[in-house]
Amino acid sequence: MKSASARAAEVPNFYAAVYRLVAQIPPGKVTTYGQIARWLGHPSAARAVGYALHALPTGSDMPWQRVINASGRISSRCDRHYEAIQRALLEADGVRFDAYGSIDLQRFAWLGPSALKGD
DNA sequence: CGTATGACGAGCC
DNA sequence: AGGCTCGCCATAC
Repeated sequence: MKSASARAAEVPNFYAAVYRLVAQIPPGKVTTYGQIARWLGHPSAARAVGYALHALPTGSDMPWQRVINASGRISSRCDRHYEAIQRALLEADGVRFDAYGSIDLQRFAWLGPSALKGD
């Protein structure tokens, strides 16, 4: 079985960085594509981050579900099917959605990797 | 090596 | 408030 980090080593450098970061997101917390891009040193590479997750295979051990857009909404694929799955996974993690189907980023946003917190 | 794409983001109408 | 357009960057072809 390949771990998330092992899989990350099989993809391009940037993707690997994205996956490595995503893999560190704890349950019950979420982050945005743009935020990940910032942590990676590319504040405007949000699209690339989304593209990286887009390349993830179905059934991977990567907690891709914890990555949402800056609006606190699920972007996922355009498929409503995957959107429902992602939402279910997040709710299972303890993340709550409001009546509009949005997540309160002020409350559930991940503080970021410990390596960047001065650990 | 140039063009097209994409699970984004911020700005504008 | 909600929808549309442009810009951003890194891959894929």
